[in-house]
Amino acid sequence: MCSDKMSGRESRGLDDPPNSRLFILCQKGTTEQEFRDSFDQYGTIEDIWIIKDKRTNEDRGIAYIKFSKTSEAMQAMEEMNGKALPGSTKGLKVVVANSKRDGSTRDPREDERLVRLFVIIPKSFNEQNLQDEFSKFGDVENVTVLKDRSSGENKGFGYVRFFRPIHAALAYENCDSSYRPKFAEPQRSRDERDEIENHGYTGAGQKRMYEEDFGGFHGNYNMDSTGFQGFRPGSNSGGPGPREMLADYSTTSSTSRLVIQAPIGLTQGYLVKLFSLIPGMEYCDLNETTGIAYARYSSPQCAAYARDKLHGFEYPLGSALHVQLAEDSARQEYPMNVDSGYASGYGNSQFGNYGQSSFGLDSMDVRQKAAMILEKAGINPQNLLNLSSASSSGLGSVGDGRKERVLYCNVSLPPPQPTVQDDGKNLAQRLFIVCQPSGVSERVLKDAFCRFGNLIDVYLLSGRNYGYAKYASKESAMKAIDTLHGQSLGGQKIKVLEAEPPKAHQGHQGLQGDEGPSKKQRL
DNA sequence: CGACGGGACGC
DNA sequence: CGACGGGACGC
Repeated sequence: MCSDKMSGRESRGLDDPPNSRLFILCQKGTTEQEFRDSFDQYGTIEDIWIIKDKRTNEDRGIAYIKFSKTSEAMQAMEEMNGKALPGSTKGLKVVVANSKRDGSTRDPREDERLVRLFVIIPKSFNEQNLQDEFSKFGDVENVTVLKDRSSGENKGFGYVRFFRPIHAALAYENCDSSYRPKFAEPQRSRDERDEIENHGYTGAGQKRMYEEDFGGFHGNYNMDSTGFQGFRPGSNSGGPGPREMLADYSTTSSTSRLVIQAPIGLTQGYLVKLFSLIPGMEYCDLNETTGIAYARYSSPQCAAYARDKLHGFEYPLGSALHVQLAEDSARQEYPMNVDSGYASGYGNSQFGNYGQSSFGLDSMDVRQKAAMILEKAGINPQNLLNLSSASSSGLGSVGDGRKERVLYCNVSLPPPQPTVQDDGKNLAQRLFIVCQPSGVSERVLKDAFCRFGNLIDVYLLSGRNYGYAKYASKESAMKAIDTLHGQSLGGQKIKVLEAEPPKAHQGHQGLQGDEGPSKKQRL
């Protein structure tokens, strides 16, 4: 966001590639040639600069050496730090130079920045796969595969920590480009994250929860600036005040976390809006594949209050939020088996009847506000879910008894089927999907396309109305075309065609190694 | 022991 | 017409 590239004023080479410039403390009077004689064995030196006092021209015993590659700089640093140049008695101090923008502040996490990579990985990877892939570059201290908290599904990226900077640099330069390696920002402490929240700014360029995709309904909404902007966790943004909560919920629970089962079609952004109605919300994360979300409040009282106000909230019509207090040691109380391998596993009738009759008048207040937020955002449940066509032909099973009506589609679909793991070798058919006029949420897509069996993955390109479905069986893919082409999903007309072969050789090819391009890879 | 110059004529 | 993704660690 604020990189050298965008300032236009600073040269773009100083920290490109990352960590390729060294900062050196040395004996005063050391010449550029003396540095060159000792450092050029490690690689291509692009620049040597010896600092002198601007006024007195006095040597300050400081130098910068810029290498063309990160690994060259790391090798030089590891070998030259602490060593004395020929004819000198003073040991050099050799560290990675800060960017000009960061100035001279010494970062205690400096070493952390040199040994840890952030990488994009296949969904099929586990920790062992990741470690095996990167151990070829050096000794790996540990790896992390990020997973969805509720489903345990690999989120598609991870961290690799090496013992030595040189090994991290070699991995950065030589790993397959599909890993898109970056040197990881050191993880922030809880206090630092809170500080960022309060100031609404992050120097690391990370998106804040409240700024994330509010377009989950993909075109059928208008960004709402009335109901949400300016909200901060813990503030009183229209919900009942903290006093009321403390009065009513002082002794009711011991957990601050909630487990939420959201109806299909409801996205992260809107769920955050809804649960932000209750003061004290700290986070609210939805897995749009499973519909399971976790929220945390600043106190058990707030959490209990949120549960009572939003449990059973019915919007759009025909589906309801299911909200429970999360007991950390009580996974069996979750509303469904979150470890199942099903992309969906439920349709439109998984909820009991959480009618509003069982709630008091004060709970109506929050619900009305919640409904207003969604309405002001331009959500049209009729359009989204095709309720009119669904209800006119009757919900529930039809015809042969194998197919069922779902709220988001205009035709009956087979029941959900398990998806299959992407092992990099099982791709049998790719489909090209176009949604018109705009996109459809990933959750709706997965729920629809998994119903023909053997679905590996389905996605739209980010910000686009087209994408791909990958099947491990050609027959399943053809059934998807037969049933879904020309139909309507989430209010959008969709085209489903056999995909052309990919333009470029790209992306992860799995773990099969060196057997060369196969027929399947060209699908 | 601790921090930022000079050069560039290239889309 | 519409053709090749993904991105940050929380309990």
